[in-house]
Amino acid sequence: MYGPGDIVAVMVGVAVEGPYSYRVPDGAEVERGSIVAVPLGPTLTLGVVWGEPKDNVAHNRLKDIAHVFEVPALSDELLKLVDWVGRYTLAAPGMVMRGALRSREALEPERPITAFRKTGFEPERLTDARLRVLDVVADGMAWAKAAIVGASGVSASVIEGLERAGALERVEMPPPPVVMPPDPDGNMPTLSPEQQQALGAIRGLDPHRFGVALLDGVTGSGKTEVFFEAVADTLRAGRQAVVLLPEIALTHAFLERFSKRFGARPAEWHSDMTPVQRARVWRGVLTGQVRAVVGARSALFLPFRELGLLVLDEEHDGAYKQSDGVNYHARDMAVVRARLADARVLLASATPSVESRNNANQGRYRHVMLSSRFAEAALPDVTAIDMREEGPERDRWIAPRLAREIFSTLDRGEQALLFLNRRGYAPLTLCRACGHQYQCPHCSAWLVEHRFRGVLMCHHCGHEQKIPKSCGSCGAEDSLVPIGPGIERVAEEAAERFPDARRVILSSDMGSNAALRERFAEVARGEYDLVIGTQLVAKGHHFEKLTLVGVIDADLGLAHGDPRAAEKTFQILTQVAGRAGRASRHGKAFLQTYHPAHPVMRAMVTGDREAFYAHELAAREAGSLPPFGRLAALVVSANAHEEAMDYARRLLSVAPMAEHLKLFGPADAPVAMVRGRHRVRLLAQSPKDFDLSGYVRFWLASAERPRGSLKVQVDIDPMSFF
DNA sequence: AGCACGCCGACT
DNA sequence: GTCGGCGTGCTC
Repeated sequence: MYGPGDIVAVMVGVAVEGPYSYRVPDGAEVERGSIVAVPLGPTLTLGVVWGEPKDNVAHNRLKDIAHVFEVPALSDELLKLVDWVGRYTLAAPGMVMRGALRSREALEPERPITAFRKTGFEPERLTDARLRVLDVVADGMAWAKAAIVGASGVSASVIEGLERAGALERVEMPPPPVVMPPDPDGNMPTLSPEQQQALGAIRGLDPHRFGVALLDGVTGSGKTEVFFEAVADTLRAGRQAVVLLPEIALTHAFLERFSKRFGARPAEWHSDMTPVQRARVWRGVLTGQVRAVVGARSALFLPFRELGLLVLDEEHDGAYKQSDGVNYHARDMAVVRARLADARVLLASATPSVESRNNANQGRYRHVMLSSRFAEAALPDVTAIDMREEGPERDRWIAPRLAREIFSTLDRGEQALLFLNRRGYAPLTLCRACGHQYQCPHCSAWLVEHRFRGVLMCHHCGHEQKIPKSCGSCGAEDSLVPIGPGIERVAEEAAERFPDARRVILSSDMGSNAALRERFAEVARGEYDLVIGTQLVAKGHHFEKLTLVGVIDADLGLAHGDPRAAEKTFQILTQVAGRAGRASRHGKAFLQTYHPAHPVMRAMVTGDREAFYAHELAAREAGSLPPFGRLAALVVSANAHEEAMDYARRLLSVAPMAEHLKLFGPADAPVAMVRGRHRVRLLAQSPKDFDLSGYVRFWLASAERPRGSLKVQVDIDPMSFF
């Protein structure tokens, strides 16, 4: 506790290197974790009391804390997490803090809601509208104004008129809770023997100590039911639980399942929420009113004070890595937070990340295999179609064998899915006359034709232009030819070949989240026969009648020099193939590939995922790649290529020597220009037990400051290499 | 991150 | 002669 006159460190939500010192004003009392407003330059900024001041600021520069908010202090564990994430990712801790704080309105006490109750007095003039209002409040309860409007269909002025006439009285009511409390004993499921066993293994982790379990089981093996019981255990123990999902906006079904199990909707946390909703959830988590949250990766930084369990569903998913602002990986930081909070982590996936599999193999994580012969029997038969041997004819993308399978699936009245992880009509457009290739003016990337919208579009910066009638380079008319397939082009071919099938395209640029949710529901109801979709069909949607999956280009993810290419491809192929078939109907998946002998394709065809993990782990170990070594990427960008390259070279020349540390580059980034900025990359590779964050921090501190348009972005544990 | 300060190009 | 572009630096 600190009182008037004490000097305390305050972490402000601003990009500063560490906390600033402030004086505690008269009549105020703060402790570590207290949320305050402090004067910073010309404005007031939110901040958090960090503890003893570390620097020694001259007394004449010290300012008073302007306001102490009447909310519980943030937990010591969250403050340590902020420090940890800042240190690890090389982000300014103030920026990490900013991500953990919300708006000012979340910190003010919630305003009571105004309601109206009947007084029993009957006004002289009783209009039809007034009667309808009085009918609503006839039960004698206090009704919120909006509720009366909704129930009676009259405007608010009628209510005010009745208040003036003395027929209604105004009462203040406490705001309703954000969500009703989840009941751990709500709707107890009947677990299969395998699920019981898995739950038993998870329960073997000491609930009051740090521990991680990897819940590893094929699609349909019932992982969700198992981790729900771990959530229930946590709630019974009086602690809070958070379930992270990679992309929550479309995972409506998950919320329904939660509601069914716990008798109440979970508090949600994602970007689709209004600021008021966010403020209420944030505050509820802090006060302890909210016991369980289902959210996107940023829910990791919610101000839990009694956190007992973190679940990461689909833990392998790349969406857990934040790539703008603070570059953190939610999976890894969840483990850090759990360690700080003496909490447990459950990582769930049908295709665990190689990192997590390695941790399980090494015994750092408890490996809970959820095997279910029932689920495994429902896995689809996977066949590779060798595109060199039996590929489609020119300018067609569906191989004859796959087309035949689609026909017979449609004949049986079942659904088929064509998957291609590429938006738009064609990834490249060129002029037949002069060979000109349409490129983004701001990025080194082809413009992707989006035929439905009639534009050429850059997927890196969003630049769009109308599809030109004549070639912009040589002036030839109608000379543009699309090269290669995108999802729209596959859909066009499907329309030609399967004209009687009811078809739908599911791609992120085919509508709003709400519209897409509706499309998914329609597919689930069997209103379409043929689904043509990108990545977003692969994730967690269950379509009862879907028995055939065709992957147009299974090699798509293997092309780049990304050390995780094989793993990512294996994961997405497994996920999308898993859409085919359920217990009741056997499914088939066909992978169109030019590399049927590739370990990923072999693992898919034989169903031997253990072989894949063994192969991939061996390859990573041989190359000292994660998880057997560490990587850090430094991207230097500038308005001019020379400027970026020169600075990167100078950076390399001042890199401190370290044993076993290897530096690569500088080289143009795979996408050498984005939004008009030229990008050059350096890569540092170190052994596993090396403090790579510390090394890079020291390195950058000893280098000249980037000036002018130069910028250096650091990505520790990079997940993508564009 | 804001925000102000400061030094170089086109205008009332 | 000024308005304003955004590069630079500071905030306890």
